Amino acid sequence: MARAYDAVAVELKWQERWQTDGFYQVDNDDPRPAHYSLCMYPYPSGFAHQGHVRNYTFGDLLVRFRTMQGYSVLSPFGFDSFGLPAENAAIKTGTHPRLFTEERIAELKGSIIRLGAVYDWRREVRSHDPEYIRWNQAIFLRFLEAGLAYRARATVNWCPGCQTVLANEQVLSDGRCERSGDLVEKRDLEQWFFRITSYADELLATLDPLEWPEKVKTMQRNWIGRSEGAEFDLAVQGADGTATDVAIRVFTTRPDTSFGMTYAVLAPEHPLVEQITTDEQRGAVDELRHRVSSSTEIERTRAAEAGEELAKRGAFTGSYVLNPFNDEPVPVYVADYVLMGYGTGAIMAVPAEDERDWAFAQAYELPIVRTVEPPEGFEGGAYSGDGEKINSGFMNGMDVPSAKAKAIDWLEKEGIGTKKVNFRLRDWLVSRQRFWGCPIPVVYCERDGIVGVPEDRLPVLAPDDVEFLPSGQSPLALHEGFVHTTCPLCGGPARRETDTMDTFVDSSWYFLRFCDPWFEDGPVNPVAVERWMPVDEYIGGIEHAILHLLYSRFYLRALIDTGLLTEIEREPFSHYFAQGMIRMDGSKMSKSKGNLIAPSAYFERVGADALRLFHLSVGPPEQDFDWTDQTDEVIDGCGKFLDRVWVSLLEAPAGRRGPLNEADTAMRRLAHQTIKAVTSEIERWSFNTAVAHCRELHNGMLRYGREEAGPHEEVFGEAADTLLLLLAPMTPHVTAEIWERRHPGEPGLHARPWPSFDPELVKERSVIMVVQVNGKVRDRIEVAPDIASEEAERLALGSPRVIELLGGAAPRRVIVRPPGLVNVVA
RNA sequence: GCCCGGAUGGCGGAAUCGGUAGACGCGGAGGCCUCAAAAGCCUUUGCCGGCAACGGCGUGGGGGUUCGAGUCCCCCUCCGGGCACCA
Repeated sequence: MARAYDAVAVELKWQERWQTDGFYQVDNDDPRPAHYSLCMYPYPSGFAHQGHVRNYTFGDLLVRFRTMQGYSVLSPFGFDSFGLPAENAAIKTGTHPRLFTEERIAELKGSIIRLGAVYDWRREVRSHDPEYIRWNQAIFLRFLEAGLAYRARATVNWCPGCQTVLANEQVLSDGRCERSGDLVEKRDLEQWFFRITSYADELLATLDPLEWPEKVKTMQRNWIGRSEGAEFDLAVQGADGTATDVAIRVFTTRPDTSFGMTYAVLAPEHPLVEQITTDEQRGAVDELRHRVSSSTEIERTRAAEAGEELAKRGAFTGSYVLNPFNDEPVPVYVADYVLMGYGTGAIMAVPAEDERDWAFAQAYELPIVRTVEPPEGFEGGAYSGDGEKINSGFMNGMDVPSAKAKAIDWLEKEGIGTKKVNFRLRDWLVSRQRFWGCPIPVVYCERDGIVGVPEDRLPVLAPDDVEFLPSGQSPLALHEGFVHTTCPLCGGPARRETDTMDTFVDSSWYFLRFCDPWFEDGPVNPVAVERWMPVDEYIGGIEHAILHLLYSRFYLRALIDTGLLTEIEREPFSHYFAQGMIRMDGSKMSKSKGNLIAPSAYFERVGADALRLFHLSVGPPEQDFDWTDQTDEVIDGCGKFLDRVWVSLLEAPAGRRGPLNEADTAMRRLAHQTIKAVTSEIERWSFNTAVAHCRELHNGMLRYGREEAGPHEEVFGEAADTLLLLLAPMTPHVTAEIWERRHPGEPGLHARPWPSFDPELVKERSVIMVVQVNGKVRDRIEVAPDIASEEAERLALGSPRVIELLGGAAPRRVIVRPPGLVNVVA
């Protein structure tokens, strides 16, 4: 593309200058008011792709905007540098994950600098740095001490061929290992957990006031999944028909429907399955349990469609339990749709009021008893809404909420059960059987059991002399020198923990380390954290809307409660912005899909400014964007716009002086209206319309320049400077260059304060009033902005078009909304 | 399956509150410049009818509320994201 200026040279010049003058480095004692702007630190996947460009363009815009507004803006950068891809690459190529990762960090960092995004690089944090590992481990030990970290058995994906645990991602849709092709099994292993569930109530209750997208808050609420209900016992029926000592504890959110229980279901993993299954049924039950052991949770909760498929997903145990509400025996089934990890792993099934139970009952020909009268004309199966209770003994005639309360009362009075709040949220499984992660700093001693490595011996680092076998097994467990150690307490022989931490652990507190990455007395400096936190603007992909944000919210609270931080605001991110994804051919752009569009070619072709402008203007930042054949032309168009700005501002004729004419005032009005619009649009993240307003201002300037009288020197200058200031955070290089040429020897563009507008000047002198007849636009009348209702109505009824359409009849009604609209109802 | 979004001209999108649908841009058409082209500049561009004035239709589909609905309510279709070991 032929350009009006050398974009590459201009951009490199300014990038060099921003790096050397340290303008965007901030100290913790900076006197300006503090502002913390943060993009989620990325996993280093190599040269940037358009998703990165989009993210850092938004972030950089805000950093520069807030700086111009007078804040000292903390704008740090780091890398989420542990993770599976580096380990896979190591197995494939034999390169150590550190080398692989650091090469990719250098590549990504290069792309980001080339984009013109500015950061305080002195504060760079990388998860795999020994210093970060040290403090990561220190926090783990603190959690262990506080009882927030614990060990328990958990089910994992196990590949018998590779002899290792697999990530869900490594299990193909047919249930086989992506590496060996072996059928993946479920195995129970001892794992480390963080007790996030003890914060479930707080994490839910404090969501409301956050300035986050409503949909993200909803997702978090659903994820935590608080539900109120009851837990109670179902006694297993003995051979003589009476209750035995064995009871199945069930959780239900609908205790009011208990009279409609026609069967009960155990999760296949439930410990009582073995005991209550009769010999005749054992074959079928075992077969089901085997099948379930190789299916995922998503498969298990899928498909309420009755019929053949569903019929294979359950099995009768041969036993019966007694419904305590009516003492009726009901059969006990095992079925995959009941999960051991939720509630008690057992349910009472009420097909009339639960969809999954309904489908199951259909497939197994189990009876269905309604306990809520569905509304008239209801034709579906299960009815879960409110209504009058029927077939429900002492609850008959009540509505659902009162019946619920009554049922719980009754259970408690009878001593069979209790009111119970359940969460869908499970504790956070943090251990990974992998090499490229932060080692869990624990040893196992025969005498002293689980012993944390003392803080002064941290970090526990993985050895470098390891071999990556194509089995996928973590080399840590095979490294004799690493595994065998001594107990810090008794000095006797001990075995090291060879599991590493989930990378979500690393990313749950990096934003706190950024506040003072030099701090040596602990993971986080409470004073620096008090200064900068909470993050004022957090920007990142919607794919992190649940886990990362939830874990970070938990972490900050846990750090405060374990004394590592002072009693500060417990929410880490007061404002979170979820940027949309870039899609190609209908799916998310990602390295694994091989549909990445590298920005480097665009840096050469049109420059970083044009690419930034494209990402800002193409659509709402929160919305997904489809990269198509047309996209290149749009990006070129952004380059052409910058060319026109360059030419029109640097090659403008001198202009006239003296008094202002009408066109001059109109030009000034447009400039000030644009300041007003763009400022509020940046504040509310409407970058695409902010760009459109800048373009309108420029179009207005070109029109103004063609006026017969010619442009006024000062008026044109004011408009030109306004345009540069408004574009400064968006396209920083070219605007800085034009500014320097227009204002040689003066302070640079980005050091200037953000422009303000004259509130008197932005007021329009007249507006177009729309006159409707029966809601259709029939006339437009120019009126004063402060026109009175009576006057507006008089003008509208006087309109020849309105008179014609009314045909002499009096209007039935006139709706007046001055100054914009009058609607005459005929 | 469950949870969360989205759908507006040929295309990306605009329309803080229920009040002119289509800002801004891409593409198209016509013109200027040029020996010619590229680039650049100017005009025009929702669809249908009409010389025009103007009229009709129009925000995925169906229904509703309202003087008035892209916007609010109900139902449906299609597309995308997340689902706990990818990050």
